[in-house]
Amino acid sequence: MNELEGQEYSYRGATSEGHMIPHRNAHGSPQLTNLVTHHMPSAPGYSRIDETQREDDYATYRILHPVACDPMPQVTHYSPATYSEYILAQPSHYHCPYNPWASQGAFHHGMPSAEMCRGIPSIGPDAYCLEGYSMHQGFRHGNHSNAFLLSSHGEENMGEKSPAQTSNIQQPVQVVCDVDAGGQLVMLNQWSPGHIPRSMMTGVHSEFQSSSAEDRSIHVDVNSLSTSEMGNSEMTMSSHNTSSLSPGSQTLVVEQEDVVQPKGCERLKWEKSKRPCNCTKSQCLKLYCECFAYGEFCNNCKCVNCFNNTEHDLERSQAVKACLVRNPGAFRPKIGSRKQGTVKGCHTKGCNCKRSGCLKNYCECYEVTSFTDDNQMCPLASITPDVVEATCGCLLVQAEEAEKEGLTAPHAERMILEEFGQCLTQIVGSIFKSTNIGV
DNA sequence: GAGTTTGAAACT
DNA sequence: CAGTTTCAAACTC
Repeated sequence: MNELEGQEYSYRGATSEGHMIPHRNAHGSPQLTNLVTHHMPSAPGYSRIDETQREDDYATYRILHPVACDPMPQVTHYSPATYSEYILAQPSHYHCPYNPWASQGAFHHGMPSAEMCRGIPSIGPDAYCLEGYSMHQGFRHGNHSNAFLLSSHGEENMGEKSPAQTSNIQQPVQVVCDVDAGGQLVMLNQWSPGHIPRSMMTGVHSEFQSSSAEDRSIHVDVNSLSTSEMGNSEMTMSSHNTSSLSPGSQTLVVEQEDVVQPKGCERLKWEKSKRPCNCTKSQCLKLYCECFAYGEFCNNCKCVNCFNNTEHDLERSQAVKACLVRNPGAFRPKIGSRKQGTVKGCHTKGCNCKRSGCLKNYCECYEVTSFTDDNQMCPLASITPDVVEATCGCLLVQAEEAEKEGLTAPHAERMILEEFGQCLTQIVGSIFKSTNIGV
């Protein structure tokens, strides 16, 4: 039994900052877990003792099953980190594959999680960022925020640690997840910019307001999926870091809802039609600025007196905050794709067109319609509810077979994951076929 | 390219 | 919350 088992922590949370405060441990020195989940019942090993947020903003967590080396790494296993690791952790860049608000695509380790949270417009203000060393509440003192941030810290920053910990903690890994807002995940420092899975890219500005499920993500350990099963370059990148990631941390998370919904069309539209802004008075720090609204830095724009760049991080951060104060959903996509299996965007807000009759590009609804028509079919539209249902059925069959055969849990999981890999291969193949991608 | 129109964002 | 102003993109000439 790990000495951390049963350890209780409190979360001292202000609006933008917070820390995990261990009540005590066997050696009198605080130790911190690197995973705390909030409203995440599917994360074994940790439980929040007091599910309701208390008035003093403390929440207590208990580590139930600290990590042991698992021959079958799972996403739900995370290794503990010592307090000294926290103290010794030096600022380092965490690459964020597609977070538009990360400066030059990177977070600083020392960056408050709330800042990271704020920096991820699509996650929005409803998100909580939780991390083992410091857990920061998001923007709202609500009870429904289900985003969390997982982290394990780099070996290079480690101080004292047990051999078991050494074997588990190898490389910084952070994940920001907004389960509440649709299961969006941001994985930090998982891959180099050239190794970003397309499946994640497409969900950057996806619609997530319709989400209400607490945890609809399918967690897939890419270690368990062979390259051949992945079958395409988007996936093979996962093996890129196989040797450097801790067990359980190298995880490809496939969001069930993402699979269902053809998300990202608005984002694709933006990227496709990306053009320099011409802002002159807003300093590109208002939502008038498309770059800003999409969480992009101005790049090669024709704007004047632009503050939407890395040199003005502070101003930009304040502007983002101001926007979120005015409208917590300010950075959420205006166009979503709620209708499963369809391509047409769903205007989550609704336009207020009067004179244009929604027939000019002034109207965002019209813009999206034009975009989708021009681009024929969003690849993810191939993933219909039927496909998802069929996939889930296959996985259930595998689970049942494993149960019948009396296989161990790791073995059963492997079977299911292998099946999932095969399903993904078929789905991707189908998408390629239907969209002529790569043909 | 300048001027006008338009609707979203911001402000009061 | 409604009305007004500001803003930048879309549009017209």
